[in-house]
Formats: sequence, structure tokens, C-alpha cells
Amino acid sequence: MDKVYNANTIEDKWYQLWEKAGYFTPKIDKDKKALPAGRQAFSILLPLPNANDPMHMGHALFTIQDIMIRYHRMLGDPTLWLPGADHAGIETQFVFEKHLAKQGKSRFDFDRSTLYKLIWEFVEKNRAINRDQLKKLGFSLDWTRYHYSLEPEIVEKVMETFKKLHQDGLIYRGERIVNFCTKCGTAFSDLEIEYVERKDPLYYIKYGPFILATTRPETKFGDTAVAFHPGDKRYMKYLGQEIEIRGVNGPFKVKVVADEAIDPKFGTGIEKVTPGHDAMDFEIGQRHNLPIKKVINLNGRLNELAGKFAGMKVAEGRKAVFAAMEVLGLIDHVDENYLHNVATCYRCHTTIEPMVIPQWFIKMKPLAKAAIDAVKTGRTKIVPKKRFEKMYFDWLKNIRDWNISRQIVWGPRIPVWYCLNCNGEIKINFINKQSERINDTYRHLKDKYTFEEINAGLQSMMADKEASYQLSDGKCLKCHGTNILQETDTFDTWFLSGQWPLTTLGADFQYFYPTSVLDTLWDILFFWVAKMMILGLYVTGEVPFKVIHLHARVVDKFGQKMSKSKGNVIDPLEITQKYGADALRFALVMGVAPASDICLSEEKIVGMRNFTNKLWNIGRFIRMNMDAYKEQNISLTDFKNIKNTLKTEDKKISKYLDKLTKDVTKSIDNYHFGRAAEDLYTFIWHTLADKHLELVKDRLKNMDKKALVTLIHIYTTSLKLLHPFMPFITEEINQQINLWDSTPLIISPWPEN
RNA sequence: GGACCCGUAGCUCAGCGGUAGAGCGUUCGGCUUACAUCCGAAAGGUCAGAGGUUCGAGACCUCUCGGGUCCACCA
Repeated sequence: MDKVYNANTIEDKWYQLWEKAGYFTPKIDKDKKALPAGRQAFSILLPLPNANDPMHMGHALFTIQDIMIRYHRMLGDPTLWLPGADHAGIETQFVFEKHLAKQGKSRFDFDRSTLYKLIWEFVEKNRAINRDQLKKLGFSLDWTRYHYSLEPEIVEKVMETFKKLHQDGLIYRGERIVNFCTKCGTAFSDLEIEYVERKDPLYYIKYGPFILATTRPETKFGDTAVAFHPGDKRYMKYLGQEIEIRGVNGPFKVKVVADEAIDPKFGTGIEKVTPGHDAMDFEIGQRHNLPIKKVINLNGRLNELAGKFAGMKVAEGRKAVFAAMEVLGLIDHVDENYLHNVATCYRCHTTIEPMVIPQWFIKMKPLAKAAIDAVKTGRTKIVPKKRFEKMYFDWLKNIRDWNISRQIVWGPRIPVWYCLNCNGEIKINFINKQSERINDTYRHLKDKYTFEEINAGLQSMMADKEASYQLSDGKCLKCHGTNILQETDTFDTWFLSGQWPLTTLGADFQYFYPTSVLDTLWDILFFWVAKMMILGLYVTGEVPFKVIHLHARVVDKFGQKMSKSKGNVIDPLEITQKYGADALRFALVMGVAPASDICLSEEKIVGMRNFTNKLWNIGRFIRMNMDAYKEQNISLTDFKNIKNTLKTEDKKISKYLDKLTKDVTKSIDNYHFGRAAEDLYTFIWHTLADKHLELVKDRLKNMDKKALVTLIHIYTTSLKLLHPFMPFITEEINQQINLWDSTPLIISPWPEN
């Protein structure tokens, strides 16, 4: 054995060997006859990384899955770890737009299909890189089953689910208030917005007979009511009246309503209701049948309802309206230090504009029940239970309908068509010629239209007739006309990835579904895990996985989140090159309690690299002693034959090993990987190397065969136990020491316990 | 406004009701059939605080104080 362990060359060598030999591909025995008693197939779907994502520590944490996978493979279970990549709709388009911006361009410079093609090419470049990076870390993924969320077969299945949902009446196209980012030009689900605390002026304005507090005077043009709490006696006498309000564009009328949602202690206890531009107001509006007036366009500017303020952006509109009101004496006073939470786009941090736009929704309430029950009855277990089960239940219980339509290019378009014959002429309002967003679906209809125009057109169409969208391509189902137009919205990425367990298993679906474990960071419990549960149960009636194992994020040694701006990011590839993948893998796992933050520092990784060095040197020491026998042509017997005639210290270490085997097995079974790693570390370094090895040095010198055979047995067994954690170095050493068995560790049987 | 998690050695963290642990750091001493990426030893803790349950609590319960996270339509 070489004096120094060279991680880089050895790691690459072994990965290629394993992959070439096909060890990552499960041996499927359809009848499960070849399975050891009580065993079953074991499968994990890799949480699909974004295809355009360079590797970060989050990906390195896939180590946890590799540990489970390698462990089960050694147990003899047909084991599948399925890799893939996500097109990641808005994420990717956002990254690509930043890339465009560097070249002084924007998405508006391209028509839809060109833009799509450009993003496609952009992603393809990174997708291959991503795969190689995962290999560097030793992940034993079955690359023959790699999937990408935009593969035709996958998209097709996703569409089928949409169709099924539609047929079951669980899909609707609704004019509902949604979170709209005027910069990204798309709506977002409730999960995709971030609340930021901000200090803004709170204007106390004179409003007919009332004084009321608002942060948004510019939406005044969309007011259709004022509301107060039903228990509030101060305003009771106005209930039901139509009141004339003096405004900056002349007088207008609003209704007075009472609604539970109003907090009588806030401001003056009365609120102006703007159903078109505020989520709470929208709901008040629904309850009281208030008309919706839209005053802000999708480009974030006030429209013609704002009169002379039309064309202004929201922020300047606010100032201008305030100034005009002050002139008219409509301002009572202003609280300049009002602190509140403002919704922002999680991607670009632009303030979210609540808007009423037709969007596609899935009715979640009826679907959520099955997902709740599945966990309640234990068909799916959440680990750690204590911490995350409640979170899961709470979210599902209060679930709201899921907006699955995004106004972006990057992703499969929603498979519905509008018939222009049946629905009549589409009305086009020219709103903003400047920011023309060309849409290819409309190009065959003579002209180019803007994004706003299309939505305006669709909206008026929806208003004119009953929703008459269809799921058929080619011809109108009613009039058989071919003048049809596909929905321009694309699916929310999570609608596709939420079906990952349904779309990727192919011919082996029956064999591997439900999958065994889903391991992921808890931050996508709602985005992804819950969606898979819901859609998996809906389509198949069976849960998509038996266990949801949630781990925490990687933070730096001070417990701080890693971020570029803080400069505390540890790059897994750099580290791997420096210290080896095994060291990084072990550092990520060792001593970490379930679901607690993983503090990672270069010092810790160095410590684990030192452990690989220790491991290597024990090997060298043993090999050196073995070679002495080889020269004398004496074979070393099997440990089993001398087991009953051992000396005290050999018996002792042998006992310790049995305990270690039991403990490690139990810990892995219970998802206590940190514990297992710690036990292995302590045993190998302190028990085996520091104590036992020193103890038997004299005996080895005197060619005590039992001492050596015992040592070899203890060591090679430890290598097996350690293999799921540190696959490379254990495999290499095993090959150099274990001369009696040429089976690579990756498929060696797990030590009996 | 709801809920959750965490306060253990200088730092980062394990700890499974039964004599307080690891890594790094610190101090002292060591090139010994592998390893100085090492070996041997040592210092360092009222386990945040206060009550309670128990023969026994760092672990279980209640409250207080500190730190963090998630959810929620605060005009």
C-alpha cells in the first residue's frame, strides 16, 4: 500500500468501476423469490436538483441517501436510487434572464419559441455538469434511469393527471386574487412570496364621513366599499348605505359593509375595501358581492381608472395621489413610522402586487384529506416525527387552492385550448405598446399582441361565456373549428416535480412504488413533499413513500446560513478535491443529530480527512504483517475456525465489534446516521487503533497468527460497516487487504448482527 | 397573532432516566513494526434560571429569561 492515500485518483477509479459493473442498477427479481426472508425492494428518488444549479452543500447532503442506499444494497435488497433533474420553471428563467441582462438583453427581445429554445440550450449545458458533480461525491445513483422533468414521457403523464383532475372537477380557471410580480411578469403561489418588514407611512385620510387609515392611497380608484367590524357600534348607523366620497378625481360612491375580518382596534376601525388589489379585501368582496375594479396593470402602472394618474408606477402614483389629496384637504394626518409586513417576490424581491387575473387552480381541500390520513394512520411515517408531523398537518388542514399557472415561458404549457369560433372575437385592449411581449400563439392570428392584451382578451372571453376551455388538441370539440388557441400559461414547476414518483419509475413502477424513503431538506415539505403525497394518493390511491426523512440545512461553524454575500460558503467540489469525498461525506454526517442544523467547517473536514489517514495506516500496518506470512508461504486461516480459542484481548475486541455492528445497524435503521458515524469513528480510531493494535504489536512481532487473523477480521468488518459512509477508501483498502474475497464492498453482505 | 426548535467544556455540537462526552482549541511530554494528517497525559462544566415528578433528572413536567425558525390575507 502506498504511504499516502491519494483520494482523488482512487475515488475516480472506483466510481468508474462500480458504474461500469452495473452495481448501481438494481437486480430486479419480479417474484421477489431471490430476496432474503423478510427483505423487500428498497428505493429512493433523489430530490431532483435544478438542472441549471451548480453543486452546493445541499447536494452534498445526498450523502444521507447514499448511506441508506449502500446499506440496503449490502443487505441484499434490490436497491434503486433514481437520479434526475428539474427544469425548475421560474428559477431557471430567472437565472437565464440575469444571464441575458449581462448581455444587455431581456426576455422581451425574443418571441416565445426563441426564448424557450435559448433557455433549453442554456440548461442543457449545465445538466451534464451537474451529473458529473454528483458522481464526484460517490453517490451510487442508477444513471441508466436518469430522468429530466421535460422528457416527453414525463410531460405526457403530467398532462394525464391534469386531465384526470379536470374530469373529476378539481381544476378550475378562476378570477381570483393572486400574488403577481410585475418584474417577473408572473403570478406565484402563496408559498413563493416572502414577507419583509418595512416602515411605511400610514395615511389617515378623510373618506366621506369617516377617517380611515391606509398605506395605499393609490388604490383608492379601485375602492368599492368601506368595512368595519360587525361589533363596532361607532359605524353601525352607516351599515348598508351607499356613501359618496370626495376623491382626487371627483366624487365616487362606495357601499358600507360589516365584516369579521376587520380589526376594530386598527387605525380608526374602518377600512376602505379594494377587492381588486388586496387579498383580504378580495375576500371581503366575495362575502358581500362587491364589484372588482382593477386599477393597476400587469406592468405595475395605474390604468385609466386613475384618471390623470394613469401611467404612473405604483410608488410614484402613491406620492402623487397623496399630494393631490393634501391639496384638497383630504389628509387628516400621517403616521410616518408604521411598521408592517410587505409581500415580496421570493426571486427578485420586488413588492408583490395582489391582482385579480384569471389563473388555473387545483381544489386542494378534497385532496388534502387523504394526505393527512396517510400520515395519521402511519402508511407514511415522518421522521423526525415530533418536529415535522404537526407542521405537515397544520399546513394541510389550512390548505388553500393551489395556483398552478405561471405566466412564464420555461415549462410545459397548460393543455387547454380556447376556440375562437365558439367564444367569438377576442377583445384587445392596447395597454402598453412599449413593453411588448410577443406571444407566438397569437401570431398566426394576423398580428402581434402583448402579454397584457392576451390576458385582457382571455378575461373578456371568460366574462362573456361560461368557461369553455377544452383539453383537446387540434379541433374544437363543439364546432370542430381549427381556429383554436392554447393557453399561454405554463405549469408551476411543482406540478411536475410533485408527480416525480408517478412519472419516473417506468416499467418498474409496480415494483418500486411506493418508494421506501424520501429524504430532503424540510424547507420543501410544503412545496414538494406534500404535493407528491397529494398527487400520488390521488392518482394511485397509494402513498408515494413509506418514510419521509427530513434533514436540516448546512450552516457554517458559527451556525450562520451559508451565503455568497457572507463569504462563508464551502464549495463541496473544492473540498472534495482537497480532502477527498469521503472526508466531506463523513464531516456532513458525523455527530449530527436528526434534523438539527449541520455545522460544517473546514476544520471539521480536515479532522475527517485525518480519520481517513488513520484508517489507511491501520491498513498499511496490517498489510505489512500479512506480507511477513506471505514470504513464508503460510496461509492465514479463516477467523471462524479460531473464534473459540481466542486470547482475552482478542475476545474483548471481538465483542466490541459485535456491539458496534449491532449499534451501527440499529442507528442506520432508525435514521441516526450521526450516531452511527460517531460510533464507527470512536471504535476504529480509539478502540481498534489506539488500544487493541498497540496491545497486540508484540504478538504480531512473534508471528502470533491468531492475533493477526483476529485483527484482519475486526478491520475488514469495520470497513464494511463504514463503507456506506466512506465508500471510496473502504473499497480501496478492502481490495488490498481482503485477499480471500474478491467481492467489492459495494455488494458485500452486511455484517451479521 | 398562532406554532415549533435550541440554551451542555473557550468554540461547534453529541448525549438512549443510572459515575458529565467528542472534535477543534489550550498546556505538558513523546519520531515507539502503520500514521506528526500522529501518540501519551492534563487542565477546563452549579448541563441558562426556578420549581416539580422520581430511589435517582442534562434528559420527563410547569414557569421565567435568552437565541433561532416556520406559518398567518395586519389594512
